[in-house]
Parts: sequence; structure tokens; C-alpha cells
Amino acid sequence: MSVTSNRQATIEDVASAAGVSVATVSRALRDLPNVAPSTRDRVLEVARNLSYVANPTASRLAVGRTGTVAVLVPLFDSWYFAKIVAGIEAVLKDKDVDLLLYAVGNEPERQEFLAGRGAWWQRSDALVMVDVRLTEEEAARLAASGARIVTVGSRTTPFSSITLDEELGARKAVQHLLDGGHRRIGAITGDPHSIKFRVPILRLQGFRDCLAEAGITNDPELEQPGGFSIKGGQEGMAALLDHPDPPTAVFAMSDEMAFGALGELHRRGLRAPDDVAIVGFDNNDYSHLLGLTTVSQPVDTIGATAGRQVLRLLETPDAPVEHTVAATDLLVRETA
Amino acid sequence: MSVTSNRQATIEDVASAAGVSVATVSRALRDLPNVAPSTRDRVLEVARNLSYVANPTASRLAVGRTGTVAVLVPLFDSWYFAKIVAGIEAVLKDKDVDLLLYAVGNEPERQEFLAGRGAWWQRSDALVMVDVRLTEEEAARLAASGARIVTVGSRTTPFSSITLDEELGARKAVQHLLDGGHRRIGAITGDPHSIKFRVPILRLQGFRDCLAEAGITNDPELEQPGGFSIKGGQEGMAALLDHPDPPTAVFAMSDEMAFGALGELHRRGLRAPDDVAIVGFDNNDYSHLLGLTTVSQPVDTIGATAGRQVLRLLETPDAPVEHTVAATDLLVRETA
DNA sequence: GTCCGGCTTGTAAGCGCTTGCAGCAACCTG
DNA sequence: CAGGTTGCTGCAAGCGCTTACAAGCCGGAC
Repeated sequence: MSVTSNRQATIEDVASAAGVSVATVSRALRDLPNVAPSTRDRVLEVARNLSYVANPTASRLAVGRTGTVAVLVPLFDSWYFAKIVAGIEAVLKDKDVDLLLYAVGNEPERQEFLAGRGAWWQRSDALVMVDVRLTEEEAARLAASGARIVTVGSRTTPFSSITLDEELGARKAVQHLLDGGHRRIGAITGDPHSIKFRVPILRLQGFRDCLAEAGITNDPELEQPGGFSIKGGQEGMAALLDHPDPPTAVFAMSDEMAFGALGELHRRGLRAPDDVAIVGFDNNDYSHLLGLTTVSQPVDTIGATAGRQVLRLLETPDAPVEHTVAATDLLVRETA
Repeated sequence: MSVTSNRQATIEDVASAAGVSVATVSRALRDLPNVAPSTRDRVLEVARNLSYVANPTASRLAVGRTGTVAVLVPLFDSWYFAKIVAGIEAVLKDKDVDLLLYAVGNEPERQEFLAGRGAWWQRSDALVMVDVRLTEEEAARLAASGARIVTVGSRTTPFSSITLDEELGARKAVQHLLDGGHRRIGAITGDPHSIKFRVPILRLQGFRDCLAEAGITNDPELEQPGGFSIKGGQEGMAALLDHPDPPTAVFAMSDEMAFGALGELHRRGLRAPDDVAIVGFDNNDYSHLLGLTTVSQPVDTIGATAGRQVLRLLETPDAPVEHTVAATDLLVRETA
């Protein structure tokens, strides 16, 4: 009793203190069968006194699993990704699964990640990819390597996915504008060439198809990139307004871009919906405040679903692939 | 060559393929001295061919360190926390340190975390606590246990910290309003009783002191809680406007609350700054767009600094405690 | 009394890596 | 040429846990 060791107690400390073998301690603490109740109680008691917690690294090595889920996002200081990650985290926390966060902001980083730098598959039992685009070949290689993956935001063939019905969502926005009598409708898009997101393409698809079905011929000049940022939205709107024959309505493919567009309107002394009607996409925290008409997506649900999917994958590695498609909802407010 | 094993190569595979011992492989791959150049090259070559990556779990167990930093936030689907985490992540990524994310949204969760559920100290080499309040006793116990901790947002005695000069920031806001001739100034605060954040108290302090120094007696009715949310800000503003002698200017202690306040103003057909001047705090992504006069804080820098601090802690565990105080900046725009 | 089956417990072999120590050439000194 | 370096390499003992297997104990069936 003269020396009080400050180091973390090991299973051996518990074993000797309880007068049993480490095997028994291990079994008792994990509630395995074949431990006499009296023994179990004693072990638990001792463990508590020593404030013993099994070393995760050691047990991971022994069991060959990491109890960790990796989450890959392009970035996450943005509304959408933060929400998704939060949703996943909430689900994993309950199950005592760690959440390892990776951000791959640009193409080189994405490549590196996929090439194996960081060795995420050694650090986690499964991966959730949020809006990270994969080529067919990349997906195939990952699948072949036996990686357990859930994708969010894009449906990549061999993996379970949670996606949004982007196309229908976009159609809802455009249809609303058409219903309002608009015939000349612009779009503020993401960068369609970016490999980063798959989303903009689908929304653009919906936009184009809906217009086409309404018998409106596509004017490429009315599709302006906005980079999914406020600033980009502003620039996109400026470009549209500078068009010799400007649109009377604009579909911004994210709320942030819509806000930028609204700002540009404001700067020019114009107003929505009187001068130009605007519809956004997302329904983020600010949309309500700013009276933005927008297509809402259930981002909390999506994150939670992703979390549940990945847990399922941990429990049943060869569970059948499952695709969830979340629905959008048009919220008509003031700007259109 | 008949059986192609798909399992991850081990160090032993590399060793036998290269005709050396595992010890040599280990040394070669980690660039340790005492390996003949020719041997090293051969090992590296073989490792590459086998796409061998050392199993992190195993090496962690062997070296007794986890190569992981845990980050604790109250929540992170909010602008501030997302930015901070992103800043930390960016720094850690370069050093190949994993980032383990924990969110403790409420007091029970916070307690549990501190009590050791999750055993973060076994899973990480250091912890960054972002805006998580500690009692003296909790801090002391953590320090005594030898935990390596960096705190962001609040300065907790025995740990390195990165804080903002909250008080001065608040003063800047209030002073600006005073300079504008306002004498009756309201505040929309966080919940001062919340143990979650320490920040609101400091900002409130600055607010009160600045008023007092201007010879204005404090009217508790003019301090309304806003919960750091848009909605809360709206409610807070409503309460202020309903006051029989309403303020002519309001200091909202976060931009989000300021936006809520602005919304409420708008709803009542009032305008800032004509009817009520408003100053926010944060300078988040929307402030510019909405023309909000606000006190900006260098949130990117803060995150990055936290990341660097925690790396320093990993390298030099007994490095002297270091306190960084970031400066705020008043941005005068349209609302005040 | 013997034998068997069911519980409970312990023994010990891993899990895949790191690292102190010893061994062994080759290379210098003097 | 003996003795001492120096530089590389391998051996083997961990790191702290899990788990297959064996062993021991007991009561009940025969």
C-alpha cells in the first residue's frame, strides 16, 4: 500500500485482486455465459474499485475488429455535412462505436484516400462515404477488397446507399415556377465538372427534363455555376441578370446559392418574387428566416439512416445491399 | 500461386518475402537507423508489392500510444463547432493523427463522458475540449490523472487553452452602439445557467461592464435569453420589443440570434438600424449577406491553433501550458 | 460406487507489431 | 595479427486482451 500506482489498471490487476484468472475477468466483464453469478459480482466489484476499463487497443487486436466507423466527407464546415455527420454520430454513440472523421476536400486528397493512404480499412470496420463520387472502377475495386461501405448522397452500385430523390426534388422546384407562369427559368448549379459531388448533376437533370417536358428549349446561358456557396450564388445570379434576356425565375440548387442570389437581387434594388422568383434546395436553418421557397430534404433522417445502415453492416457483414431514397418536399414561402 | 489470399498482408509476409526478419522490416518501414540501404530498398519494394500497411491496432498496442486525438464538442451541426473541428482536422491530417469525434449535447452526457464512459483516454493520446465547461474539481481530477488536454473557448486552469477575448469583443459591440447615441440597449444572451457554455457569461460580462462604465444602470429585463439559435433570437427579440420601454439597440451574442432578431423585426414591419440597431457576434457565413454589423472572431485560426497545440502536447507531453487569446474585430455593416 | 454430463474455471496460444539485447561480420587500430 | 569498433540483423519478450481447449468439480443416473 506504500506505492500507489497511477497507471491504468490492467485485466491482470483485476484478476489477481479478484482471485481469478484473466480469462474469467474477461468473460465476466463482457457478460459472457459460463461465469458463476457470485464470481461475476466479485469481478465487477473489483473492476469498479480499480476503475478498470478494458484497453480498446488490446481487445481490438485480439478480436480483429476496431469498433470504429470511418466517415468520409468532402468537408464538413458546411450545413449539410455537419448535419449528416451529427446524425451518424448520434446513432453510433448509442452503440459505443467510435467515429473516425476524414475530410477529403479536393481531388488529390480523394485519390490518396482511395489509394489507401491512411489505411482507413485497418482503422475501422466500415466506412460511410458522404457525397464522395466514385468511378465505376474505384467502386469495383473497393467492393472486391471486401470493404464495408455505405454511401450517402449517391448510389454507387455495389454498396448500400441513402440518397435523396434529387431529380424529383428539382422537378418540384421547376414545376412550381412553371405553375407560377414562368417560362424563362434560370438555374444556379454546382460545378457540373466537379468529381466531388454527384448531386448537382441529378438536380440539373431534373431541371432540364422538367423544362423540356414543358416544351421549353434549353438555353445553356441560363445555367450558371454557383459552387454551392453564397458567394457563388451571388455571382451566378449576377451573370443571369446580365443576360440580355434575363430569366424571370431562378432555381438555385442549394439554399446557400439562393441566398447569394437573393443578396445580388437586393444589391440591384430588385426583389423576389416580384422581379425574379427564386426557389432554393435544402431548407437549411436560414431558409425559414429569409422566407425562401425551397425544396426541403430530411437531412436528420438521412444521417440517422446512414448510421443505422452502417451498424447493420457491422452486425451482418453480408447483409443484402439496401437502398433508401429519401423524399423531398416543396416548401412555398415568399420568394416564389 | 494457386491460392490468392485476399487477406491483408502482415509484417511477417513482408519479412519472409524479403528474406529478412520482421524486426528489420519494422525498422526499414519506419525509417529507423541501422538498416542497410540495400536492405531497406528491398523491404520497401516488397511492402509496396504486397500493398502492406502496418496494422495500426497492433503497433498502437506495442508502442502504447494511439496516434489519435479526441475532440469533444457540445454539438457540431452548428457553424462555430463545425469550423473549429474542421480547423483541427486540417492540422491533424498532415501529421497522420486520427481524429475521434465525441459530442456531448447535454449535462448527463457530459457527466458520463467525464466519468469515463467511453474511456476516451484509452482511445486517444490527447483531448481537445471545445466549449465544454469544467468545474474546478473536474479540471483538477483530469489534470491529476495526467490527461493531456487542450481547451478551446474557455480557459481552464491547468490546461493549455485557446480562447477569444470575449469580454472585449462584447465591449466593442456595446461601445459601437453607445457611440451611435443609444442609451437603452438590450441583450440577447445564451442561457446563463447552462453549464454547457462558458462563453455567454463572458460576453454578458463585457456587456454589463461597458454599460456600467457609461453610467447606464442595468435593467435585467433587457437581458433576454436566446439559446444561441435563430429561433431563440427571435423570441428574445420579441420579448424585448414587448417591453413597455423597449431598447433602441440590441446586442445579440451570436449572429444566429441576431438573425432571429432581425427576422422578428421584419415580422413586425420594423427595420434595423432605423427602428432598432442590432449588433451580432461571430461573423458567420451569413452575416455579410445580411448586412449584419457584428464582432468577428477568427474561427479558422482558433481551430488551427488548437490543432497545433494538441500536436505539441503529443510531442512534448510536459510542455509548458500555453494560453492563446484570439482577438475580435468589429465589422460595421448595415444593422448598426 | 462408478460414470457421465453440465458448469465453471484456468491454461496458454495467439492477435501483429515494437524494441532491448545479443550475435556476427567487416573494418579499424596499433 | 589480436582486440576493439562499428553497423546490420535476428531473437524473443513483451503490449493487454480474447478464446479454444482442457481440467476440475459437482450432482444425478445407473
